[in-house]
Amino acid sequence: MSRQAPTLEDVARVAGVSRATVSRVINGVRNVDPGIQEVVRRAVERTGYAPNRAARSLVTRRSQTVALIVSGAGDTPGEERNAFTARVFADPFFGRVVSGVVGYLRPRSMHPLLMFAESAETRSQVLADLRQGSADGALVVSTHADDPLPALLADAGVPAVLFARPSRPVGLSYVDLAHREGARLAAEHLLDRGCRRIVTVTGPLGVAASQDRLAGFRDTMARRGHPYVPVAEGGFTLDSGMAAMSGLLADHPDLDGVFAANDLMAQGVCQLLRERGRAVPDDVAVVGFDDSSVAVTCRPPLTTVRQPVEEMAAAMAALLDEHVRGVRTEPTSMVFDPELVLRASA
Amino acid sequence: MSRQAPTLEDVARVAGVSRATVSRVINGVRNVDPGIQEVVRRAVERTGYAPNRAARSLVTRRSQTVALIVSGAGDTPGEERNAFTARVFADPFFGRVVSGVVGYLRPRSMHPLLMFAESAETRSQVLADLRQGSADGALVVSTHADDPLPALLADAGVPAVLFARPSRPVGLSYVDLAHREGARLAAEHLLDRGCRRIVTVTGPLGVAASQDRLAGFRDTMARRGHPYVPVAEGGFTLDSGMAAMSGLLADHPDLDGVFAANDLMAQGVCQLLRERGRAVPDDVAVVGFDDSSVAVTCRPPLTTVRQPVEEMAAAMAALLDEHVRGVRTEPTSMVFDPELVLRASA
DNA sequence: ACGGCCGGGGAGAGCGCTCTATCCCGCGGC
DNA sequence: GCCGCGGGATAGAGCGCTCTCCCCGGCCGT
Repeated sequence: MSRQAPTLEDVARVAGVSRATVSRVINGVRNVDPGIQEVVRRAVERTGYAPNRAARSLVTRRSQTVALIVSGAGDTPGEERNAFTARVFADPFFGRVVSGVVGYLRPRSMHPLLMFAESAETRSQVLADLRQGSADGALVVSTHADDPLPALLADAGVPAVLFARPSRPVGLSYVDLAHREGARLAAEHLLDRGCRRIVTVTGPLGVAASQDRLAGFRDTMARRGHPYVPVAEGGFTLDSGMAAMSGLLADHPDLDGVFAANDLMAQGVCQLLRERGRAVPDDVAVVGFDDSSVAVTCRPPLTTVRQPVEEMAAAMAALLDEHVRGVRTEPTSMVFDPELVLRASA
Repeated sequence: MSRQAPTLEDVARVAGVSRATVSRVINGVRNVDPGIQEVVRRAVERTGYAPNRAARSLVTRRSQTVALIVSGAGDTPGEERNAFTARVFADPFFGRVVSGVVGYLRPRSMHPLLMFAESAETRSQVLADLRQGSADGALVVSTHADDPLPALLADAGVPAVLFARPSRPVGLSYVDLAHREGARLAAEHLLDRGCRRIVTVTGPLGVAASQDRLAGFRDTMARRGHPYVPVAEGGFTLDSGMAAMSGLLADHPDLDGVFAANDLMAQGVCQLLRERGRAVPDDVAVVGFDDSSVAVTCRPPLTTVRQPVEEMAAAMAALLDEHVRGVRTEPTSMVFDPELVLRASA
């Protein structure tokens, strides 16, 4: 950075070999005489050589970078970037995604390029950047079901992998959770512990995951003799959880069990119940979903359905890598199993 | 991505001009005949041309990318990446940094490359990546005072800007907050509202910001006739806030005001006080620091010292940009003013 | 009327790397 | 003793872009 950085040519001169040989040693390709290898390695050391990424990218057509895109529907009119990013990061979920992705990328000396696509304008920006080769592919986390980005990426031929199954089929791989199964675990736990007047706070029903959790919950409840479950829709935020709970409590003052579709809302549910003088779990049992950090910090700590987000994110990165390398050409899917984590709230 | 992407040459052929002219039109450099500009623009449209980033980087020696590095001290033995990233993202603070940085970068069609440097090994990895030109410069957010990364970056000649003044001087620009001033606002508010037995929960004292907040708080208290303020050290987490408060309450059962060095700890303080049967703010007034999202979701909502993190982060990016472009060569500093935000807790 | 100047366009030399084609040299087979 | 062979190294052609130099032609001043 300071003075002129050494190039392959410089190293070759110092080592007394050709540029090509140095390149081969560095990339560990083909047979090179061990003696020469050593000489080259020493020359690299002495010159402080670091390969130029741009030059390498130019010829290999790989940037060793993947875009990590957080994508909204673009139908939240007037929501600004600040509000959007604030909302995204307020949920501990996204941090776990980053953690998992980085876990896969780093050993391969790759890095995630952070992008936000919450409006039509930023969406085409992102698309343009990708077509320029800023990244070899994209990992997409949508916050809305009808996110147009996946289809756009597929059309543009950009390798991409999604977190969660898209609402409309699109030729891209995705990882997902067996949401119905998770909801079943929650329902059975509440029933098994003796709850009889059980309600649920769902996520935004525009999101497929919310629908699946609701469906799974209803199925299990019905199978166990509870044909009608009171439902209130939330927005995956703490406030929305409180609001939903407030409504449910008004209509069903005798409720004794709640399934909230994520931990943040479960926390809201707990707060509201306490404000209304109900003890958790003694008066009302509460089960959350995700097993995020708030599940631990919440009072009481939440019994919740664990979603292995880090593993899922790592799998997403691995899948993308396969697509980029051309090892895998057809889209596929990986569905992970949830797990019930018992704590104090139910 | 699918078939061969069009190059400048292709566009030039379609437009019937030379490669150089197309380049000039695209980069808006020098005067080009308006008629020809139009022809070129149409050719770009028709061919669906997108400039190749690697090729451009190779010659301009700019990647249009900046590294956003979250850096630990490396002296948290055995802490794994997952734990580290989880801790980082658990604090809403980091999300605000990202938001501010993206706010500056995006209009310039740049993106942040996310990196973590929590150990010696990952630190040298990051350094190597930077020397390869993966990014034009680095934005560093340290979680520890004695983070060695800034010095390493300075030595390597990598343009970098820090969030917060480093503990030892190093030739890098930084943005920071007038922490003492913020603490003064908190102290005065508690005193003005009539609190007389005031205590404080500090951040980890290895962090300069924590020290400054404590010093500022003590100064103001002393100036107003309170020579000794009970202090407990926390770790900027909710749990540590609860633990610290528990200790303070045992030693000073008659306390009536608390200044917590960040909102997460203030939330912990509120939770503990409630568990111990103290009403906030009637029995005990609580003031936080940051004005992060938890300040709003906390019950009661927190009166807190606002830190304009987004603005600071944007300024950090702007400063780095100046350094990279060579507009600014000498390191500088920008110190922002805090502001008291009144809510229910005090 | 002529030379200089200037706006607008083109030719071509790289940027630092990878990779194919090629070459060199020692060795075994006939 | 000659040919073929193959491991091990080199030469050199790009990858797609930017940018410096140069050229051309019209307009001004004298």
